[in-house]
Amino acid sequence: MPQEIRTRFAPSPTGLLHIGGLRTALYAFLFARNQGGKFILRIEDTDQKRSVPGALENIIQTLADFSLNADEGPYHQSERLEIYKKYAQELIDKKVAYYCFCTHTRLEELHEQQIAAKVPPKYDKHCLLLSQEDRETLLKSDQARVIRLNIKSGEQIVFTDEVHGEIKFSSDEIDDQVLLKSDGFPTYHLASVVDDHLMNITHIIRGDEWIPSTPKHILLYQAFGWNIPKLAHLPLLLSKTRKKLSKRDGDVSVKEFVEQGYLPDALLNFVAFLGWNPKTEHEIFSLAELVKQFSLDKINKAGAVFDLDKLDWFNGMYIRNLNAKDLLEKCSPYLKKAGINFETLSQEFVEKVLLLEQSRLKKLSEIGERVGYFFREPVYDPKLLIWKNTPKETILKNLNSLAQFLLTVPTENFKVTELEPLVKKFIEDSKMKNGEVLWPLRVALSGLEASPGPFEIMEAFGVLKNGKEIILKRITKATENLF
RNA sequence: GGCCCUAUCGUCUAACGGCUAGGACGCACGGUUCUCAUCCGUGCAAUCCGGGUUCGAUUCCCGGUGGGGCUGCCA
Repeated sequence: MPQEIRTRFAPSPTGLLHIGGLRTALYAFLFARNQGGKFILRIEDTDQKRSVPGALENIIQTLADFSLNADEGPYHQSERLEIYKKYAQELIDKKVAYYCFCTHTRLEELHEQQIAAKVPPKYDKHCLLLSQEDRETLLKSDQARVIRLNIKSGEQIVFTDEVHGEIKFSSDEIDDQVLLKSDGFPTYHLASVVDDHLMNITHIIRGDEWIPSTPKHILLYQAFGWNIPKLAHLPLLLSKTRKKLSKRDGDVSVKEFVEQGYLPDALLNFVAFLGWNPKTEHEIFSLAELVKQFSLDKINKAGAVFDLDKLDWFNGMYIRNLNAKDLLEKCSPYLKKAGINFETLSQEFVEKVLLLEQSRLKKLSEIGERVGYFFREPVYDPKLLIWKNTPKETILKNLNSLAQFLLTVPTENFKVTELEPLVKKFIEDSKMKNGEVLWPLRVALSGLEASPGPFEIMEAFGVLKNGKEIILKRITKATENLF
């Protein structure tokens, strides 16, 4: 039986899940699903100082909102301290790790000296060279201690990355990494290696920023005598300034994007294409389709700039694909936020209104300001009511005769398909021009320079009992504002 | 500074070593039209530089340069 593919997403709860983390999670999820394997969630909460309240909940909630549910976990490293201690002890016993009692002060001084001497900062193995006696004494004292990995010099460490190919390091460059901190917590390096092994992770999928510490991990696997999982380092997500995407670049937390009205499916689709693509000219993919298409060998090597314009395009596409019911559901919070009391109105009306603006939305959060005129009387800018250089008098006359005409049309006929031919015929028969009537009519209805067409607006209002009344009232009000 | 990763339009990217280097976003223009959006069409726009291998290099190799990451008892 072939080995089951197992991937993991291993965030640390130091803040809201950000967009780069989402992409890493997505790739790990896609690969596991594509291979019929398992996707595991592991919380790397080994740094008590940086742990942020609510971050854990946010990570779990966000993954759920994006349908990236884990098959196993979440495991919490903070609950596995005894395990790491045991393995750290094993390394001590095997003499590949050693106790270090150096104080922060000593370490800082050493660091400064090395910088001043222009040599790469590295621990000087001071405590490795302690006499047996001294070590025993210190061990029995209450002096703080850490466990460090003893890295031998002069060795080549080579590993094969699934996206970058072969990567080589010299052990001379590698510091004697702390594995177990003085507070008894493991560092990332120990904890992730131990857990990836214990949890039978077959593929480690993580960001490129981990490449430099991978040789340390390789050394640990070798020291334990464990198999090394396959490694896939993903190209970084970059800001417009080509730096690693971080909080400094504005909105990077997934939560903020969702709150702005980006749809999870759109965000996922967009982010999937940052560093990977299916080699077809198709760009709109559902999560299920991404699962089907995904493979590690299609991952790119170079970092990808996070481009909001393209995200907006994806989001617009997804918004346009929403049906009326979903559109209403997704827009509801934003309508409420805009103080629009839509719940007392007929659902048919509200849906029609939303459908009218659907093709104009890039983000759901824009909906409030877009549809406001349907729920509040417009305020007119007299100049806006004028079509090109048409005299005010003509506009007034046209609007008045149009109002008279609309009076004769039954509300049931307030449908674009019926109203438009009717009105256009009337305009023609009355020897008026389309623009001289329809432009001011549209402005009368919306109060806006740009809006859906007048027939569409009238159809929406036509759903209301007093819809025709509202229409006529607005036309009248507009004519009063002409002078 | 040291180490590592990396390099195709402004951005995301495609191109068994072989056609005028393709698509998408954005931008510009045009069509549909009463405006805007949608939709459709057109256009602008790229192989970082220098060597080498080869009949032929965006592709392979070397060097440079640019960009990025790491260099914590952070992850």
